[in-house]
Amino acid sequence: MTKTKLKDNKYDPREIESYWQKIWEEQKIYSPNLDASTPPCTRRCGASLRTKKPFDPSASLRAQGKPFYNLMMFPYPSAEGMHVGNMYAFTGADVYGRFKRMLGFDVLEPIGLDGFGIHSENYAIKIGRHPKEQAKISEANFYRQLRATGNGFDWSRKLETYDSKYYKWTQWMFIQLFKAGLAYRKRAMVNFCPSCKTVLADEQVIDGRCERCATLVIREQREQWFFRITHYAEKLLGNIEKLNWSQKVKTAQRAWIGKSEGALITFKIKNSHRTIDVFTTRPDTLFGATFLVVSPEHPLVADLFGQGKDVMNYLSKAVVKSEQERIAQGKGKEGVPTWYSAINPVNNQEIPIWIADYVLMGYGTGAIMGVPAHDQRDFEFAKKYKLAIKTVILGIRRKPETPESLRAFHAKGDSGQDGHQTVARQARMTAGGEIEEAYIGEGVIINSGEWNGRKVPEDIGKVIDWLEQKSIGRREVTYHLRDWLISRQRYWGPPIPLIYCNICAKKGESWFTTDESLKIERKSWKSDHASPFDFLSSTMRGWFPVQEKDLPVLLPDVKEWKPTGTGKSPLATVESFINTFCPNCKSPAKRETDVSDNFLDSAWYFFRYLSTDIDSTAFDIKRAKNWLPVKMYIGGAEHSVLHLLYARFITMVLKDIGFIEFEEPFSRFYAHGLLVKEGAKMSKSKGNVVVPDEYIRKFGADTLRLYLMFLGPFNQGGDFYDTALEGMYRFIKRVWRLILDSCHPELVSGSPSPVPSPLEGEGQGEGAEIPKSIRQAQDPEFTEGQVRNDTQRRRMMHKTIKKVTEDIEHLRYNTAIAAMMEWYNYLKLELRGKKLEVTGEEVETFLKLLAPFAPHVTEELYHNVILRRQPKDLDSSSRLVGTQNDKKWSIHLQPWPTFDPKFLEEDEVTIVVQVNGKVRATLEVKSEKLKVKSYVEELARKSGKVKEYLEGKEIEKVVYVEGKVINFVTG
RNA sequence: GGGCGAGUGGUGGAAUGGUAGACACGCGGGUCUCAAAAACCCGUGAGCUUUAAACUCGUGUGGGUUCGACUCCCACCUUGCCCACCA
Repeated sequence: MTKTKLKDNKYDPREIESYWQKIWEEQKIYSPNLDASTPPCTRRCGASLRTKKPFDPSASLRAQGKPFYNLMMFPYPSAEGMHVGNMYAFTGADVYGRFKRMLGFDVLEPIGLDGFGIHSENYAIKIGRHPKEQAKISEANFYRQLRATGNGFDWSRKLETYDSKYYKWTQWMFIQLFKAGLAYRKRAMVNFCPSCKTVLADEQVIDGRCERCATLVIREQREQWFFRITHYAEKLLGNIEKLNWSQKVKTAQRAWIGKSEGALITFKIKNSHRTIDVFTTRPDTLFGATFLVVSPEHPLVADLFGQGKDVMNYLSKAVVKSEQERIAQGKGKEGVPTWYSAINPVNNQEIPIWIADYVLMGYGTGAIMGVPAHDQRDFEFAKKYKLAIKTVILGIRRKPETPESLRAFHAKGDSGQDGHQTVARQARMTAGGEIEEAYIGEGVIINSGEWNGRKVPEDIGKVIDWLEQKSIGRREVTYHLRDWLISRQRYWGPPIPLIYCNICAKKGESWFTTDESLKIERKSWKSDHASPFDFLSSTMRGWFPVQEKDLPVLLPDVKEWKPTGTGKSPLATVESFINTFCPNCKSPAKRETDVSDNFLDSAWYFFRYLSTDIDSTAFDIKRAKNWLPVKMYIGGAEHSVLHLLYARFITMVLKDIGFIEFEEPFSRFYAHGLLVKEGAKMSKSKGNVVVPDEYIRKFGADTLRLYLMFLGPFNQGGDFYDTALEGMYRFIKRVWRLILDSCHPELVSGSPSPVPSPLEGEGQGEGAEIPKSIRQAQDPEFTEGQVRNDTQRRRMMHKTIKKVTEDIEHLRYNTAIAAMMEWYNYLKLELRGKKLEVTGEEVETFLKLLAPFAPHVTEELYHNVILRRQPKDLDSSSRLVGTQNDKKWSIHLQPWPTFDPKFLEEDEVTIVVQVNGKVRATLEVKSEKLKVKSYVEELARKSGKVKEYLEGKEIEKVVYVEGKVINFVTG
C-alpha cells in the first residue's frame, strides 16, 4: 500500500491515520506498565541516566522510565458528540504528553467519560430516551471521535462514571466521608431549581439561576446531605501558594474560600436573656454601631423578633424572594424594625434591632452591627430609614509622593491642603454638610472613648485584644466557603449508599454508636471539636452506611426515571430499591433515595484510572504512590473553582484517613483558552458548534491538530476559521514532498544497509537500520562551498531543536510550529535549484520535532524514510514488531532530539547601527571581534548612511550593547 | 461594585528594553494547463513616488523614564473573563 503512495508522492491522511491508530492500539505503545515504572527519583529529579554524552543541555528535561501522569479533564459526552473545543484541549494536552514520552518519561495519558449526572439526564429528558440507552449511544460516538484525533491515550484504562464498576467506588468514597464524620444531614435553606426539580450546591447557582438550565432558583428549607468541606477551608487555602498553577486560578480559589479575619462580638438584647453574636472585620468601628440587623432567616427571628404585623408582612415577602430578586434590588435595601433593641457592649448605648434581607444567613452569624458612617451598605440602609450616623474614624490620606499622582489627586477634586504632611479627609459631604457616602479608608479612631487616637488598620489587632480582655468579643475567622450540598433528587447518578433504620433511630443508635466506629481514629477532626463522637451520634440517629461487600448499590433500571417534583428522587417510588435490611439490627429498613452530585464522580476519577483493571479496591495504593499526584493537568478555566476544589478536598480526606501520603492531587494545572468560531462563542443555540469529524475526513487529524495548536497561545484560545486550515494541510503536504523528493531514491525504495546512527549516542544505535547522511552520495559537483553550507544547515537544525524544545515545555505550541515552518522554508530555499538533498539527520530530527503535533504522518514518514520498513510489515503477525518489549519501532518512543550549543554560535553577527536611536545601518561583525568596542565603532562610523548623519555633529556618547546594537548620540 | 487579563497590518498572531509585524491566512501578480483545480514563484503596514532608492509616520489615547519603549512607570479610554449586598 505505501509503496504506491510513495511513488505517487501523494499524501493520503485518511489511509495513514486509521492504519497507525490501529497499530498503536494493538501494540499498546501508549500503555505504560503501572507496576513496573521506576519510582520518582528522590535525589535529583530529571537527571539523565545516560552519562556518556559530554554535554546535553536538555538533560534536565530527560528521564528514564519515570512515571508521568498526564491528565486531561475527561469530557461530558454530549449527544451531539465531541466538538472541536474538546479536541483543542485534548490535543494541547496530548502534545505535552507525547513530548514527555519522547523525553524518556513513562507517560500515562488516560481518557474516560463523565456521563453521569444532571447534564446527561436533562438531555435524555429532552429527547425522551432513557439516560442509560443514551449513554451507550453517546459513548460509542465519543470514543470513535476520540480515537480519530490520534491522541496517545491508554485505551486499556478508560472509565465511565455511569458504569457500576466505577460508581461502586464513588459510593465507597461517600462511605469513607461518612465514616470520617464528614458527611452529615441537616435541614437548611437550600437552592431548588424548579425546572431540574432538584436542589443545587451554592456553586451551581450563577446569578441566582440554575447553572444547567438558567431557571431562577428558589430558596427553600429542606433536609439534605452535606459534605463538611469547610472543615478543610484552612488547608485548601493554605496549600494554594505551593501549587504550580496559574495565578488566575489560584486567585479564584482564594476568593471562593474567602477567608475574612475579624471579631465576633456579643450584644445583649434588652428585656431578654438572649444575646446576638455579630461578625465584623471592623471591630474598630464598634463605637459607631447605631443599629443591629439580622437576616430574615436568623433563628432569633422565629424565636423572638417575629412579632407584629409589620414584621410578619415583611417576612412573608422577603423569604420567598429569590436570590435574583434580592440582587436585582441592588441598593434599595429594605428592612423592618423589630420591637427589640440591643445594648452596645462598649458604651451601653441602646440601639434598635432590624430585620433586612441584605444580611445573608449563610455568611458569618447572619447578623451584623450597622455602622453607617463606615460601611456603604449600612449607610444606605441608615439613610433610607433615618437611622443615626456616627463618625468614629477620621480619614487620613498620606500626601501623594510622585508629581503625577499629586496632579491626579488634585485633578480629582480632592481638596488637598498643600504644605501639610497629611490631608484630613472624612466621608464626602454635600454642600449642606451632609455625608454622601461611608468612609471606609484608613484613619484615626475618634469618638470612641479610650480607643481614640489609635490608627486604622494598624491597630485593629489591639482593639480585638481589648475586646477579648473585657469579654465582649473574640477573634474570629469566617469563610465564604460553605459545606457541599451533595444530595440530588434525581435518577441519573450514584445512589447514596446509606440506610435509615427507624428501629435503631428510636433506640438512639447510629453507625456512630457501633463498635466499628469507636475503633476509628478520626484524624480529620480538629481538636476543638471536643467530642465529635457525641455530636455525630446525636445527629445521625438511625443512619448506617451500606456494607462495603454489598456495593455497588445498583441504580435500578426503571421506567419512571424523570424528576418527580415532589422533593423526592424518582427512586423513592421504587419499592424493590427502597426496602432493605438494617446493617445493624437486621430489621427491615429503608435506603436513602437521593443520588450524589455529579461533581463527586469527577472529584476522584484520576485515582480510578490507575486501577481500572482491579475490582477489589478503588485504587491500588502502590500505584497511587508511584503515579500520583498528577504531574500535569490540563483543562478549562471554567473549572477553576468547583471541580478543582472538590478534587482537592477528596484528596485531603483520603490522606487523612490514611490511604495516601500527599494532600494535593495536581502538582501542575494549566488552563487552556477558549476556542471561538469566527469571533463568537460556540454554542448550540447559535448553531455554530464545530464538529471535528468533517475536517478530519477532509484533511486528516494531523492537519487539524497542527492547525488548532497554531491558532495562538494555548492559554489564550483562538478563533476557528475554515479557510486557515488549508494552509496547514499545505504545510504537511510540503513536508511530505520535501522529504520524499529530496531523499535518495534508493533510500525510499528499500535495501537497507546497516550504518551507524547519525544521532550518535541517542540510544537506538546498536543494530538499528538507520541510514547515514544521504548527502554522502558523493556528488563532486556540490562539494564546493559545502563546508560553509554544512555549518549553516547544522546551526539552523540545532536552533530549531532548541526553540521547539523550549516552546513545548512552556506550552507555546504556536511558536514551536512556526519555528518548524521556518526551518522548512530555510531548507526549501537552500535546496532549490541545487543538487542538494536533505540529510538523514535532518529528516529524522524534523520528524521527531513534528511528531507530538502530527503523530500519524511523522510515523509514516519515519518508517518509510528512516527505518525503511513498510507499514505492512508492522502487522501484528510480523516479526518486526514481535514482542511488547521491542517498541523502538515507533517514532513516538524515540528519544527527543538534543541540541548542542556549540553549533548555535554564529561566526558573524548583525549589529544594528543607530544615530539618536534611529536605525541607519546594519553591520556584519565577526564574532570574535564583538568584544572590541573600538573596532565595532570604527566600522559603524563608516557603515551605510551613518557617515552623513554624523557629518558636522558632535558625538556626545556612544552606547554599545555587545552583539546587538551601537548607538551614536549627537548633540 | 471588586479582581485578573487584553488592545500590534485586511485577519490569526510574533517580538518582554535593542532592525516592530516572525510564522500563517487572505489578497494581488505570474508560471504550468485547452481550461480549471492543485502545485510552484514574486509581491503585500501606511504615506510620498511612474518605478526604484531614500525619507517620514506607525503597536488604543495622553504623559513620563531611557542613548533607545509594543515591552518599564503614571493617568485615561475600550474590551474580555471571573466574582459580586461576604459585614
